[in-house]
Amino acid sequence: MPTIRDVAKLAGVSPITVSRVINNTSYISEGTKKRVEAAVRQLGYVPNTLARSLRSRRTSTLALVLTDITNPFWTTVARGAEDAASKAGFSMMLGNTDESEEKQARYMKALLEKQIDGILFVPVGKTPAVIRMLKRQDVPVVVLDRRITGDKADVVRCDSEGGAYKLIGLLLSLGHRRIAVLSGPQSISTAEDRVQGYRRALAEQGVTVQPGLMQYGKFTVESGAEMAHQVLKLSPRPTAIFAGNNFIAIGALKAMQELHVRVPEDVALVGFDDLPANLTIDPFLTVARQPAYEMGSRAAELLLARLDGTAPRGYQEVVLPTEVEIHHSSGSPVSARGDFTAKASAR
Amino acid sequence: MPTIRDVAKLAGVSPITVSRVINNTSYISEGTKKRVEAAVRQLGYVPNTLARSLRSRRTSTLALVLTDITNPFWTTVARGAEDAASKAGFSMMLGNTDESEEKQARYMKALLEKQIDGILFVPVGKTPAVIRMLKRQDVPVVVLDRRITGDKADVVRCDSEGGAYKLIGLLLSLGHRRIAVLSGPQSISTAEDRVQGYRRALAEQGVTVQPGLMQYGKFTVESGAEMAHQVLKLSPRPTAIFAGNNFIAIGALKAMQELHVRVPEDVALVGFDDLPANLTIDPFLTVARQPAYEMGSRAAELLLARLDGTAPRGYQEVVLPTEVEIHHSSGSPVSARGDFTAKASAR
DNA sequence: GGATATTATGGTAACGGTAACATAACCATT
DNA sequence: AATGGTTATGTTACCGTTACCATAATATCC
Repeated sequence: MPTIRDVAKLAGVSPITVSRVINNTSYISEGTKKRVEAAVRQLGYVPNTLARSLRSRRTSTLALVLTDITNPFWTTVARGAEDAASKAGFSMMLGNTDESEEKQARYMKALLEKQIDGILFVPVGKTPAVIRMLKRQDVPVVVLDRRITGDKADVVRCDSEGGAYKLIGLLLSLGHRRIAVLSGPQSISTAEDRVQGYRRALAEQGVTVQPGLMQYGKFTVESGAEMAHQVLKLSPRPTAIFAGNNFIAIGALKAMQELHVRVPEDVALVGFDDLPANLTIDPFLTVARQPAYEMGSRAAELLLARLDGTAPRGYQEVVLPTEVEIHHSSGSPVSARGDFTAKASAR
Repeated sequence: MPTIRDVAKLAGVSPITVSRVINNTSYISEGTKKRVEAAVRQLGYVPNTLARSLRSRRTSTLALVLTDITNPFWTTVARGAEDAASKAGFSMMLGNTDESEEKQARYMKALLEKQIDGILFVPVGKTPAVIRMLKRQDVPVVVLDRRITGDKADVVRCDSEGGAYKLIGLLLSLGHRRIAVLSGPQSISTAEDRVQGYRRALAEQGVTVQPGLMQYGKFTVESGAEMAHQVLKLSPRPTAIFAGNNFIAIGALKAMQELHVRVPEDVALVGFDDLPANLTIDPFLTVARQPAYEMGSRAAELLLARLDGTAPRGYQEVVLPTEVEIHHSSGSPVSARGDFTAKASAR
């Protein structure tokens, strides 16, 4: 492997001159520039980032630590962050925590050792000690998707409370009064916020919240199916279900299929986070859609701005709006479709 | 940021001794070990990988360069590779080429500069000049998913030809004779192999291949829809369609929905690569399923074996089997369902 | 009781870049 | 003619580790 010194020798200049040509810093005459470039080509010289970063104390690398890249929502967030980083000449390292504090700690340590310039992350738990640790190590952080308590930090997230409020508002306007909610873990702020939006919408219409209609589980298909089974056992049965994320919605749909409960004729269904358009044959689910790609890119941009000092002083909290997309699964007004239901159960 | 010297000073030993404690190499007495560990904790010392790698000439980092992490097939491959690498104490860098040679070249350069120890990659084009470049730079490579011509290299891929052969065999056994194929680009070996399997199955049954039934496009939803429109315009219309990958299948389904062509009553559909179970409400599509996770992990393991010299000499070619999974979309035998079709269109 | 391992620790240099500082020729002002 | 900015290049040292070589005390062997 040729080094910068080999190139310098061949071009008849000093190593620092080669460095200047490569990085396009400082003044270089046309002649030397050409000679150096020729030498670089001739030797197939590739600069060594390790040496460069060690000396300059910057790696031009960000990290993205999230819960599970297998969820298309996170895949999209990652793509947004990666594109923004890439545009600024930064590369990106990726890690999955699977909501485990231990995995999160392991990744953080590995990333610090790699001297990454900044971290985007989806914290496990509400008051992450990691935040304080990163601050001590002087690594800029942007928290993604979730509110945190305790320490302050830059946050980029979506309006979960508002999205849920709008979704439940839609169900209420269609005549539903017994609406079940299948939530994620109480320890995750997005899950909590969605429940909060649900409560606010019901309260405003004077509908009493029934504890039995509120299920807390995990953001997985299995958990979604299980929670759906729970609420569909109740009598009177809920007339609508609000699923706390895309996986829970899929689980609920599977459960309803098993129980021969038709959506939306028997029970209406609304969810959070659709699957991306290129994974869906036809958009069936009524959802509050979060701008995943934008969340990733905005977070990366904020982090980059912190790094070059152009970000406003004081911690920023960016809250992106959630949009309700109405499709078939939320159904028509309850009164209008009484007939259908009757006909169907008469069979 | 404390360095190894600060730790050494505090513990009253030489830097080398600290290094040995951290990396658990060579002999260390219990006493010094304890003192060093205490000093590490007290200072919050984090080793600097840049310096370590610069000196030791190993980064313990692999790279995975693939076409698009947004496709769940690749997400799963990535997860398999990442898990295997992680188990061996390696981390992983990720890049998307979007089938662009230019992006591929950019990533390769960036990765070489980062001194990664090895590359797993899905080459763009059939005779990638990149392979030769990497060999010159002495970076071990494992090619994923695709055959290459020209240079030799380790390859881990799935049996596309065999999977297609089995799928078409199924359609033939159900009585189909006019089977359209919606393929990916001819420049990608997997697309070519699937067409080859199609040809072999037809040839063995003495069915003539009709050029009009063979469409070449891209591995995208849009392209799949467009190709489906093309073949559904033909008269006589094909009775079955073979989609070259999951995105093409989704595109075809969208097109058929638009044209009110029912699957499988009017036209049967089979595909390659299903969507993962947790993204599907009910498995509808009959597919040849490739073991994506295993492909990723096997490739990473082979690369790691190359790195520590335990891999067998000579280039390896690992070909994983594809399994056909029969669901509703392939339908029942053509003769038997004539009735259904008649009844349905009588409505 | 001298030879050979085993255990435990350290000094020095080097990995391959660039930051910091220095030098000098050239041109334009004042 | 002295001053100051612009252009162009070089010297030296250092970033934070670990490879390599060396030293020495203690244990083990024949």
